Amino acid sequence: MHRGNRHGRSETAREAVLQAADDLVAEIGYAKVTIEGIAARAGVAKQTIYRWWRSKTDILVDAFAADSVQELTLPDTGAFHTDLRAHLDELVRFLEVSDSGAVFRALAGQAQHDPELAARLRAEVLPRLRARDRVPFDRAAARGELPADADVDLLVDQVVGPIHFRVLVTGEPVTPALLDALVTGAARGRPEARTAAGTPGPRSGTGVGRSGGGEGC
Amino acid sequence: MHRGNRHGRSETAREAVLQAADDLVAEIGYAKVTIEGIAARAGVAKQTIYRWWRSKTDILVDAFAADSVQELTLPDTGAFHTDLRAHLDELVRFLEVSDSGAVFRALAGQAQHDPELAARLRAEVLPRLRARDRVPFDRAAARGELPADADVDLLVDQVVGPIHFRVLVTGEPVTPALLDALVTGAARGRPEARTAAGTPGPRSGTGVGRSGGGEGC
Amino acid sequence: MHRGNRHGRSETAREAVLQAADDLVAEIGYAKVTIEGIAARAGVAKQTIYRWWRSKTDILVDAFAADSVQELTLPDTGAFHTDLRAHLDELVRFLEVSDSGAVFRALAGQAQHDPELAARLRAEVLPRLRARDRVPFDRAAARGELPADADVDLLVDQVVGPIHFRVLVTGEPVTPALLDALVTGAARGRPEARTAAGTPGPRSGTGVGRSGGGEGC
Amino acid sequence: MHRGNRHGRSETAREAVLQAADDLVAEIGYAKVTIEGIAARAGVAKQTIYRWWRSKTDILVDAFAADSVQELTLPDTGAFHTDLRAHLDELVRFLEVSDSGAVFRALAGQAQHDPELAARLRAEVLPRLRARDRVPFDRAAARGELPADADVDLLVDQVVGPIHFRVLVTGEPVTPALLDALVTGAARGRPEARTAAGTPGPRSGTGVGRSGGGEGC
DNA sequence: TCTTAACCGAGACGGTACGTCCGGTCTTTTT
DNA sequence: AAAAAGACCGGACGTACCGTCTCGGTTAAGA
Repeated sequence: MHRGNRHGRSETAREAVLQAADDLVAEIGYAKVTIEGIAARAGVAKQTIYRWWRSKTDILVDAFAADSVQELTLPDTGAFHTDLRAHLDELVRFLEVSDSGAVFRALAGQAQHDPELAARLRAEVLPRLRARDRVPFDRAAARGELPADADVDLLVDQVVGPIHFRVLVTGEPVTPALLDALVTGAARGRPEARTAAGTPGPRSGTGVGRSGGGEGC
Repeated sequence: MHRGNRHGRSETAREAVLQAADDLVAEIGYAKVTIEGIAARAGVAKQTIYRWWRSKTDILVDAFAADSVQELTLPDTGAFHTDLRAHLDELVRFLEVSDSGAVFRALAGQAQHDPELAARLRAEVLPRLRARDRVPFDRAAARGELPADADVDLLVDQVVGPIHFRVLVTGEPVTPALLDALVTGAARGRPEARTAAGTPGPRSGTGVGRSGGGEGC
Repeated sequence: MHRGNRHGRSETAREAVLQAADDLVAEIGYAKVTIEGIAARAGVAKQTIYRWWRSKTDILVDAFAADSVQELTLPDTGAFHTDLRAHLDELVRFLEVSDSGAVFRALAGQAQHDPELAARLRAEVLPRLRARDRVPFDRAAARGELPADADVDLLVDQVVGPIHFRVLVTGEPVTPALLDALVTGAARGRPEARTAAGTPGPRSGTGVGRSGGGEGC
Repeated sequence: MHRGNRHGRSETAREAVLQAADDLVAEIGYAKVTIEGIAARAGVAKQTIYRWWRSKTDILVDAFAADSVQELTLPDTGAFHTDLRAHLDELVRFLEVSDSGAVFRALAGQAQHDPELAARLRAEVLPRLRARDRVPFDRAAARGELPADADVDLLVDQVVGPIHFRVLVTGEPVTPALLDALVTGAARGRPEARTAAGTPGPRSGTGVGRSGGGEGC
């Protein structure tokens, strides 16, 4: 069951590379990470990297996957409204402040220039995120809180799209006002578009700032 | 009184550089564009580029701004619903198929790795796009089609966010179904989330595929 | 005395350039002197330099000529032996320690790579130096201290050749022992080749070290 | 135990670089030789040159050393007079017409601007040349043709100095008349300064007849 | 037990592009 | 008309990484 060589690849080297890549992205930013730098930091030969990965983004996809193992299950609060809000708080935390969120943003950015990376993200990374995003909706459907013919993926796009838009494009923080509007819009069937002061909907303390300062957009 | 030199910079060189940059992005893709390549294509010395721009993204921001001069005014159809739909069709066309849309996607991607570029985009590029996105809403507010206390920017995020999300992140085409849902959601105060078959709302012929094939995210 | 233009060339600019060139060679060494540097130091436009000189060596030839105006006349000591020795002491001082000697060495060095400069040196600079080198011999001939058919230029080569050789090629200091040998060789018709200890001939205090340290050859 | 890498540098690349450098100096002259040009001609990456050499002169010193491997031994003619003349003929040939002589002249010239190169020449190149120049003198001393206390290095300077002076400084050809004078001067203990026709010493084909000459002092 | 094949570290190699410097030419404005 | 200013094209500089390629050493399956 090994891979055609005598003693297989070195798990030590693999982990050292993924760890080094993660650390370097956090320390110096994606743009300054080089394969030579990863190799040096990991104490590994360049050839060992090229033997198992095709590019630095390839490494980062693996590193991102390794980070995502901690798939914590969302608690079931019993109502669509609160379930969704809890999930969105978690999503914002991931996108804006977590280390793996920084990797995700870097990969999403790089995918704009690299069709191959884009394909790999769509095939391997996004489905997992989408599955999580669907959870509150699927539970709601099971409870009968959604119309039978609701297109859940379409609803998910409408809810998470504005969040990604703010994080990746405008760089504005995702405010509680936006989350309120999204949640009540999905729950009550219409977007909540009054000013924040006029919104008596459920509130949260989320509105966290981006950790790294200006590197969203 | 003058600006330190006697005859200032060469407009010829400036235009040649912006044109060359635009062309090269369209021909070989952002990732393969180099400053040396731009200089060669423009028939300009590298030093001339470095004298006036700091990086290739700096050039592209200028090139994008030059392209955007053709600020076509949106026709006023008389109703929020149709105004918004026309604008979104135009937005999708810009993001998915136009050359300057390709430049925009590249810049948005690069901004994930480059805080300085991100800041410049937020300061110079996005406000212009936002102004256009607001037009249908502002007209509707003037007509009394929106509540007096509506937060237009929040509404804009909810409508254009999912479109950018699909273009930049999932790479899925922006379907008429999504546009229908966004328009009717904004117009009638709730997202339209039934399956496409069950949605008899206003349709359009928009749902064009991305030109370049797989290069979305 | 000017050249047929309205205002003639600026003597101010000419002197500033020559002075700047001289200073820069003394301060940073010939190799690091650039035309841009000379222009900046002289407070002169680059074009002004290119209008009047063809290269930085061209400037230095002029600067060297300007320095050489102080053609001090050699005192006539009444005897070939002492005349020659006094002249050689002066020659060594020029070559090894003077600022204009540094310029001369730089030009002689550059002439190895630049035939045009070599030609100019042979046409304009060397004849003046040769004329000075001949003075002791011509006086001696006039006094009848030399055979009537002596080839003075050949004798000069034999006397100054070893001095230039040490300064330009070996980089060794020109010792009193060498000067003694050259003088007595020329005067008595044979080179003095005994060891320094065994040479009771006329001595001098010349043997100065090179100022700049190791920059001879 | 080993030196940090396992297979060391490429001898192929080293030889290609030295050969290319030699060829280029011969073809286009030292001043026009560039490291990029050498790299291109040698089919080698620039970085490979910078890994092993510090400058183009550093390459040429190596190339000169490689050329000098063909240390042909001087034939022993049995007499100082003829030995020395044969050696000087060889020396003039080297300095004036050989390819490696062109490299030597270029290095000697550059050394006027570059103390580091000057030091390297004095340490590595000149001692080998000096050793060859001493051969006729050392043989003569062994035969008893020179005084026991003769300072051979001083004699060498007196003999080869004028030759280098003509080659490097005045640019005049080294005539048989000069060589005759140097040889007979060294052999008979005095410089031969009469016109060639009046010189009864070893002859060359040159001389133009003038009046006969007597003996000087 | 002894080969031996695949892995590993190290790092030299041919390349490409970087960002800087300077050479020479040009154009504009001032003196 | 010459000078100051400085932008311009060209091209070499020396550096940083790219991705490929030996090397010599190590390790574990299989003879």
